[in-house]
Amino acid sequence: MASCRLRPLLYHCSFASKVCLHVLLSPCSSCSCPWIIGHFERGQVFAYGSLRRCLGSACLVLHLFPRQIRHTYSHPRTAKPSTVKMSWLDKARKALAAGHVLIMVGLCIIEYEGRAVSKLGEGERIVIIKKDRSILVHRPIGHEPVNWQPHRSKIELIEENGRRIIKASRANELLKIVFLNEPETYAFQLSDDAEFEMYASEVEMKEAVLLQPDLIEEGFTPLTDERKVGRTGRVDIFGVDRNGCMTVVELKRRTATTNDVKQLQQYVEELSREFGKKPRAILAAPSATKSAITFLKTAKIEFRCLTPKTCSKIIRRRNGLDAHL
Amino acid sequence: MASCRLRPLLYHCSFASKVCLHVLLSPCSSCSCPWIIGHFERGQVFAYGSLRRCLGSACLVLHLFPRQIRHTYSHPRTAKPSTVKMSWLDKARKALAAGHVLIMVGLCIIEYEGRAVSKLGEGERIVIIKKDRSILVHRPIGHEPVNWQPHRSKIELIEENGRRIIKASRANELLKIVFLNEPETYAFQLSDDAEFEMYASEVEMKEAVLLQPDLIEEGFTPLTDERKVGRTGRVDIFGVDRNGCMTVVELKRRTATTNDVKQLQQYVEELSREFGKKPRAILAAPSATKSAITFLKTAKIEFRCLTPKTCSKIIRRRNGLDAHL
DNA sequence: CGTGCCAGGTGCCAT
DNA sequence: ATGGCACTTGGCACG
Repeated sequence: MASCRLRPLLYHCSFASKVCLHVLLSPCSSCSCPWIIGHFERGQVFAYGSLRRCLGSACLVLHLFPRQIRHTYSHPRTAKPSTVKMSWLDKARKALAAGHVLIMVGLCIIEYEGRAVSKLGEGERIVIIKKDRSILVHRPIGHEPVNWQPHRSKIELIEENGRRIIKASRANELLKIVFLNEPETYAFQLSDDAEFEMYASEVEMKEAVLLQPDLIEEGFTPLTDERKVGRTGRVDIFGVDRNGCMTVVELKRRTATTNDVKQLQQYVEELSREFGKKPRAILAAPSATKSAITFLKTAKIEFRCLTPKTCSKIIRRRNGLDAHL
Repeated sequence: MASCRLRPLLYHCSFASKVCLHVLLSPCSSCSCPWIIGHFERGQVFAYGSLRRCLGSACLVLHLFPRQIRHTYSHPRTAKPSTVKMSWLDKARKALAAGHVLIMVGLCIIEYEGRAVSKLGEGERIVIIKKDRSILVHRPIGHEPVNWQPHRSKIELIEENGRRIIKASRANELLKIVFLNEPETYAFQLSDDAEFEMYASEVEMKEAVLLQPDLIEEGFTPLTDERKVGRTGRVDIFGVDRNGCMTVVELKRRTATTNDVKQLQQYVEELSREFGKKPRAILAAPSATKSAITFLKTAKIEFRCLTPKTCSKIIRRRNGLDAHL
């Protein structure tokens, strides 16, 4: 732990530079701005957040912690300096400012007003505020949040007549959570840089067809993917069949519906106008609803059974082959 | 706290009967089945879960807690009997069986295989298992879960070579979370019976138009709502205009797109075939995209600006009036 | 149960 | 910013 005078060099802080050491900066006692997160690099301290506001007083106490050891958690409130009893407001603000993820559990009422309006009376819920200032309200049942606000919303924490209030707002959208008692509050410094890999998506289906066009039909040759049709809309794959006939392919990773068929039919009509000749149209999907099948017949659109998993396997087999060669 | 011998009357447990008092049942020490939840009624104990497995040994220790006082939280691990040090597995299983909401935070890897396949390497995440056995995995950023499983999935908790594993499965869908260390684990008994009220939805828009049809046009008279068109599809409101001309109205609570126009156009064509006469078509929405507007013109479909909020206000004003009369 | 369609849809990527 | 579209879409309502 060290104590130092922070000089205006703090103005040189760069939001783009990589954080190599997390630093919690507590303002001098006469200043009310929250703790902020910064980093330490080549002997200089770079800080983010609202530090400029307290540069007037200039004297800050600086506590240096090495970046928290992975896999161990400690609540900021139990972290130093915990000798001072902090209010919920201070704890929560500090945690947010430090980029921690906040979890609060307690009795609350919730109001939302934005594109729609919603109200939710007294009940016990879980509220999560993430580092990116997205916020979630979860009831004890149901896998979807009952209310939420996406990232970069403005988070305000208020304490008023014993009620802890969270306001999360962005353009024309306001979410207000009023805790009737002090909620159980936890903060976590979470580090998660792993890449999320998703297979068997529609993108992979397209990749597989481009790699191995006979998934659609013997002799099919893709020319472009994502060809625009008309002013709006686009087909997934545009190509020619073994006879050189223009062929459009629409891919669906799920059961095809009448709507999918109608949309493809629209594209066929627009392309007919554009080329003066009707293209072949193939809908490739794992299955189709009954009514979709009847529509396929009347619209003279062909169907090819193709599952996302098959496509995914082909991609991965190919990748394995590439790696092996 | 009481200790008792449970006789085979436990076989009479009914899954339908209402829980009036939560009872935590710990098995005799020789039995490995998890704690289970039951209820106490007219002097008899009814139990759910896997109790039958341990009826052979028959001797159980019964701890009675009154249902937790609202607004106060205590982690089950700190609740009696905490004199016995419990493993993560026991704590988590007990909490789940008792219908608590479990929150776990820790370093984990995640695999999902079902309709799609996903993998997520090492990282620190928040895992929530709710009473309805829905499960969520949240990364420190992004307001949507990275992985999930809806309610009524089968939750398995496993401890294996120091790794805590959660498997959440339902038909053809498996989510596997492997904690590389013991995660921070919290359990909450949450009570939330409030009704979620949502205003300014498309349903309210329709109600408002039915109540006050001149929102669409002076002299418009709705005949039915949700009329079927063709074998599939339906228009929101079907009626006649001041001249008795058949008129269909499509409502959108958000900016109308070309697709919306095309769909309405489809309905017009099908209704034309059905009636041998072209109906008027009106798209009512708060706004429309540029290309939607050009499509509206070519398709000779009319546009009426109507916002969900306006409709909501009308409904609420009307309701207020009704209450007043 | 299948089918259709709304959702405060959300998110991604294109122009 | 606007627009088009996929999504482990989820969810409800209706035949």
